[in-house]
Amino acid sequence: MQIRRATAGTTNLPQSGSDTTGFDRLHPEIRRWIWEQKWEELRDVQDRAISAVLDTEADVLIAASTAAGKTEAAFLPVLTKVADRKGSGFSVLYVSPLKALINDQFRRLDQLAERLEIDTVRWHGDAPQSAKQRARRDPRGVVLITPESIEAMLIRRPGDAKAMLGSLDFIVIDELHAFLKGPRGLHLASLLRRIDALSAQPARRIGLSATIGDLAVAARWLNPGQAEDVRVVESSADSPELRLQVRAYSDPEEVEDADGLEADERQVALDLIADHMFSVLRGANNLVFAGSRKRVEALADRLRTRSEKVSVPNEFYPHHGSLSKELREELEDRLKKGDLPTTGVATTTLELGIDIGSIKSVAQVGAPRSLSSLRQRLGRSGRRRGVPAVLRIYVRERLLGKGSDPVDHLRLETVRAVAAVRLLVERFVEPPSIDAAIATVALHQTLSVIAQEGGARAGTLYQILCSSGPLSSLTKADYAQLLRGMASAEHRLVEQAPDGTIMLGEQGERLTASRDFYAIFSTDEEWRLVSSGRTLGTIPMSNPVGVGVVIAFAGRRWRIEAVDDRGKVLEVVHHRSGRIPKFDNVMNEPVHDRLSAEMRAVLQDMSVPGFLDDAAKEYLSEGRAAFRQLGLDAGSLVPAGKDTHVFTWHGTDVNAVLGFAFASAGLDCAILDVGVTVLDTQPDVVQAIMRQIADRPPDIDQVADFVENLQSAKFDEMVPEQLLRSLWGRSRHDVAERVASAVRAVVADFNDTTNGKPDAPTRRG
DNA sequence: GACCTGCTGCGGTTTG
Repeated sequence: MQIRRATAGTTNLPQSGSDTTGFDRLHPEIRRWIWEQKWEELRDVQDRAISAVLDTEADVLIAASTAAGKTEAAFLPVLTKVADRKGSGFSVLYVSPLKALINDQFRRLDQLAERLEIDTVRWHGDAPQSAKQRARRDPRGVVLITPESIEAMLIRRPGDAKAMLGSLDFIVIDELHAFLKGPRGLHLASLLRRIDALSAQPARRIGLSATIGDLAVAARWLNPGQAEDVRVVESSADSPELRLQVRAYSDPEEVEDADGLEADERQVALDLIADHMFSVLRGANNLVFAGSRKRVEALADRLRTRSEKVSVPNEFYPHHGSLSKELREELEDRLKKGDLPTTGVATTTLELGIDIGSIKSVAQVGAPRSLSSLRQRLGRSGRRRGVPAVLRIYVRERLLGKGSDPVDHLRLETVRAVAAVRLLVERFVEPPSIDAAIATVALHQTLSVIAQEGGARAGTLYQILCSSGPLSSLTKADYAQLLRGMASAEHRLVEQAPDGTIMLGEQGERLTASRDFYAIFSTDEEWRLVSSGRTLGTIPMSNPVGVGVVIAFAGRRWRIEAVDDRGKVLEVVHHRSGRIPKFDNVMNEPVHDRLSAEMRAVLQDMSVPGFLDDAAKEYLSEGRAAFRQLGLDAGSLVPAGKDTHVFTWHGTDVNAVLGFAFASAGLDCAILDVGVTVLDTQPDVVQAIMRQIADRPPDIDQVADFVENLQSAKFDEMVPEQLLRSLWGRSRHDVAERVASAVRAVVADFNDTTNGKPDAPTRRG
């Protein structure tokens, strides 16, 4: 067996010593292990990662698709480096967003590490206690951990934490893209800073990421101080051939619940979609992404029913966050084993890196709203060389009638599907969006540091948490405001000793002592569904429950036999009918500016893509006709009954801020994917107000006064409202600029149109 | 904002 150098792609790394390959430089025991694996060669990313880790002292960012062997790319050189390390304390901290991923990686890593006599320990809530205890007594080697378990380690046993984490050589962060947005990423960034503070020499960081739009953002996350020093190893592998189809279906116009269970007489679009999936997906392994938990249940139920009708074994199983771990693992194992044809119908739960074997095709219901998500899903199919990736997008449009809203005539679902495919081909991916959770994370981490240290001075807290990194957008004045709020009689989270030391207050003690403290996100209370002693999953408390109520869940139908109010348990048995429980949220995933703009380009264009089925072609041409008929090629305002649509062709961020600008002028708005709807207002009034906005763009801090639901993150209710409002405005300065330019573009259209139309509205503000 | 994601230590019980 010979190991050759992989075909070199472009690289931004200095070449190492002339002829030595990455392979030659690995620890002898690792080379032997690679031979035994019968690998023919190291992948390009692996080869380059080896030299980045072994030849430099820099942080390293490895960006490649799911199947490119990123974990090995990081661990082969990292283990080579730490193999002969002596002394106590872990040498490698591997952080993952998922327990399931830790278990996967542990299985892959453990035997290799054992060969090198390197200890490996899983450290998360479901990992065996005994192994953790052993590692606590004698910490060495690699620890695989979640952010929440790091949090617990730091505040429960600060002394042990220093002994365990105070002399790390490497911190490896898996699925780094999952930490680039949202509170959990801010939380982890703060924890890593605090780990650095435990040691004389901060550990080198290695980030493993999916292919993402802006690698500079990931590099900055990895090393906020010197992002330019981060070595970037990006996969140069070509993406596989893509076979693609967009299929369109129509709902009967007045359908009440397009995602409900099958009704007897009338076929809604989802029934027709299920028919098609049933006919093309059986016999192989596939993934179907349905968007919401309700739609997952609706589709899994339809597919199982179809199997029963023609007496064939069911191959379709649901997978989402409310299903029990047991049921989810059954499906994952079935997909991984690959001996029975299986289609997983999922929300986003099957997007991340857990190993599910080879997948023939990917389908999704509803036009994509995010390119990063679409790419991630596509990466699940066609992973073997020479095998094309197969993607089917099923869109639903309404049957139009006399009273239909003009927006429905634009066929925006079909248009968005076409726009998304065009951006996919262009390789566009959304950059991570703004963070709304800085104040919540600062509050949480303040309590955590005080619990860890027993007490701290305000200046020290600010230094530890905010002096650089993602929380540094908080000024000293902001932080003082936060602390004052925490110390207030209302919250009593902290109190100040006479010498100035800040300590936990009564509520702070209570909060940090609870098991619920470790995670930066919260979950609502839910009913647990149990059938014959087996947990099926959970549904929100908001669902009406009672003995005799029949529900559809986990791909089957159930009757509630008993309700345990105290234990929050619903005892259920199989039943033939039922309805799908509510999963609360009704809002949509936000759309990026670029996708909205591309939708307009699709409507203006004349070409008809070959990947559309006949129905989708028809809808596209209807949408284009409506676009011209509504005058959208030259204007932006469309009356709809008592309301007026304003087409900005910008994304959700911009439209939301524009909505608040209208609110500040006293008008109510609904937010669309490509604009806003001003309620109970005629176009001439809207036009006048838009001219005002264009003349004097509203100050974002003034607009912020009209935001109502400012509290969105876990501890926001304990953050002074004034601080939340100020942060909201500050994080949206660039959005405000985009709103101003969108408004100017709309107003320019008025002027063009006005020139040609003598009867145009004359009213001005 | 769709959808996700996480959890200590101790006391009690069961089992070998």
